[in-house]
Amino acid sequence: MTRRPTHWLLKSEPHVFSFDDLWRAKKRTTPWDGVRNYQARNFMRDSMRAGDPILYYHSSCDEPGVAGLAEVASEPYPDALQFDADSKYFDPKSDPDDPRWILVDVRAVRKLPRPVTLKAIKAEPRLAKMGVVQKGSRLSVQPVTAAQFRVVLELAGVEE
DNA sequence: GCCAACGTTGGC
DNA sequence: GCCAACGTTGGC
Repeated sequence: MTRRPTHWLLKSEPHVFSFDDLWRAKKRTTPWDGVRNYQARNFMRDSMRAGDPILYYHSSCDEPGVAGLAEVASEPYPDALQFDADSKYFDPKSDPDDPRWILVDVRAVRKLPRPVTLKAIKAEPRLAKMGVVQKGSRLSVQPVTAAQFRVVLELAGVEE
């Protein structure tokens, strides 16, 4: 029996939208819009459910790594930007009756006592199979196992 | 800024 | 359906 993944890692470029930006957002929540990759969309549409825990990962910055904890804050629903002609994420080929791009809301849950850098992840044998350390992995929405999630919390100094 | 790895597009 | 060209990602 295949069970759906329940733990996640989301990438964001901090100079575009950092964990602190999410923390300061209204209700600490934002729609995870602008994802235009089918694999990432499929995870949001088919597997993510409200309450799933998320590692919020900063990429393309001085110190890449997990910057905070978040959670899925809605069920999946269509990304409004795909129908906004003024948005860079406008998709003229998306049919309003059958939207192509589906997202979930994301809510910041807690800051970490210390961030878990990519360097630290690479140095931790128990995280050798995490997506972010696989060569060429560019997926911005990806599952992590519950065990990997726990190890990251441990490295972050989170007491359970 | 470089560049390898990857995804998407479009001609055929 | 193939695959070259192109655009993007993301660590370094």
